[in-house]
Amino acid sequence: MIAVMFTDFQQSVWEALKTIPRGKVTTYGEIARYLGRPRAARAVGSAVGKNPNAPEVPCHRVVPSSGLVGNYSGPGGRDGKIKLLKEEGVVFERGKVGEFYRF
DNA sequence: GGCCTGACTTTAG
DNA sequence: GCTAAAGCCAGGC
Repeated sequence: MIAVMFTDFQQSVWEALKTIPRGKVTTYGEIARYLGRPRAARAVGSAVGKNPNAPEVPCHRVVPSSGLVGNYSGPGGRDGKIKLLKEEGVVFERGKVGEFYRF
C-alpha cells in the first residue's frame, strides 16, 4: 500500500540536491544529466519548485546555466538566496556564481 | 489520452 | 553582451 505522494523523478532530484556539498552550487542541467535526462532541466526545475522538504533539500544551491540565481520563489527571494549562498562560502562574481559543482 | 504550464538549455541574429 | 525562438521533460487538469 503505497500512496505515492511524490514521483520517483522528484525524489531523485531532491536526492541529487542533497549530494551537493555546502559552499557549492550546481545547475538544473547538471542535475538533469545526473538523473539520466540531460534535457530535463525544466522538469528538474519544476520538481525543485515543489520542494516539500525545504530545509532538507538545499534548493538554494541550484542555479540556471547562466550563473544567475534564477526564479527562486522562496523566502527572501533571489537576494536572500544569494546572501545565503555567500554565507555558505559560494563566491559570487557581479551577482553571478563564480564556479559550479559537477557530479 | 491530449493540451498547457513551468525555479531550464541551447543556438542563432 | 543581449534578445528572440525552438527544443525537451515531467506534472497537473
